[in-house]
Amino acid sequence: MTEEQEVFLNHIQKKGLKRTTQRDLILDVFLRTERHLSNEDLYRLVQEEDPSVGQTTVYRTLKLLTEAGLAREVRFGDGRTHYEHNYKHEHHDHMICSECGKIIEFYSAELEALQDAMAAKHRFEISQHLLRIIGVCAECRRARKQKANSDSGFQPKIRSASGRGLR
Amino acid sequence: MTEEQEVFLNHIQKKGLKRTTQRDLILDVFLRTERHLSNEDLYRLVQEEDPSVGQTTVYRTLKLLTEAGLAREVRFGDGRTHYEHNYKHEHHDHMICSECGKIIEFYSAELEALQDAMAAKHRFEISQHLLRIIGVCAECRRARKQKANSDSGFQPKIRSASGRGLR
DNA sequence: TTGATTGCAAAGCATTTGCATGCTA
DNA sequence: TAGCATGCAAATGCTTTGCAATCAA
Repeated sequence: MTEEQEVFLNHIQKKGLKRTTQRDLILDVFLRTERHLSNEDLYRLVQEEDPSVGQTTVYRTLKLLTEAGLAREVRFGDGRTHYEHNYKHEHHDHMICSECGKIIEFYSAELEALQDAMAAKHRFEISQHLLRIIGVCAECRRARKQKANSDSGFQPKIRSASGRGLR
Repeated sequence: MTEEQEVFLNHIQKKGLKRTTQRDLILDVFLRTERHLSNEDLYRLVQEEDPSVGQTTVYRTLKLLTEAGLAREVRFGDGRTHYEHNYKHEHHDHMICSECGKIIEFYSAELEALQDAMAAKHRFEISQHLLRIIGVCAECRRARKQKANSDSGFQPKIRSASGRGLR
């Protein structure tokens, strides 16, 4: 039993809820996947191991994992909620490439300190914060230079499939 | 004709679009309202002056205003898009009180500089960024202390009416 | 046994789109 | 007059909820 599983069980029991095979499986798949997952991403992965699990259960379980402190909700502005590991993972922020959708995680202690300072100035008690930088990553800038023609408009691709873009 | 109206007309003409009474009215109401507005907020205000204007038109016009650089989209995580003035308004970030929903605007040149530095480090070209700090404002902290009892759970109230909370 | 859990279908919401009608340029 | 704009209704897409059947404690 991993530490994370214990945290989860603890949370479950504290709330008078029950342990189920679905929840175990969803947690397991989530923990094994070291990247940002949308609800549907996780749902698909879970389906591969047990096609009988419903999407609603994944929604509900991700909510539980978040409450338990194992997952963290991240919104990249594409209209859906993403989740990432949160247990014993250092806090970090994101840079999102609007051309290829790549997500760069970064951390800056100075940034954190400054935010704390700004909050203190307003006597504001921080419970969480979100910093999201949108732009163009190194690779896409290079590719762009190589082309140096093509007048294609701004076409964000965070949602690679349907391409509804940033919201 | 205000400067903003000129900017808008300019944008409209550049795109080969047409000036309409609806667009004029929507821009006018938007400019007169110095606070964050959701689409529906603006729609309601516009309705007061001309009930025949449709919500779709407000959606479409806000998009135009954003393109023209007059408005800026802001997402507070409550599931809907808010807009604020952007023309000749200095960039700023937001602290959101999860108890009363108050929004504090702040600006820190150091913070901006640090973000630029982080981006440069990753050879990332910033097109926009979003910093949102969630927590409890000074007033609510005071109120909380005075109570010092009540074990009410975390109940964000950004959306004052339905109380669906942060998303 | 009892109340929580599950999966499905239906409902909710914010936002977008199709389309016939109405208006600018 | 041509084509953009409008408003309505319908469609989208993500997420939540109602509910009957199922399952854990």
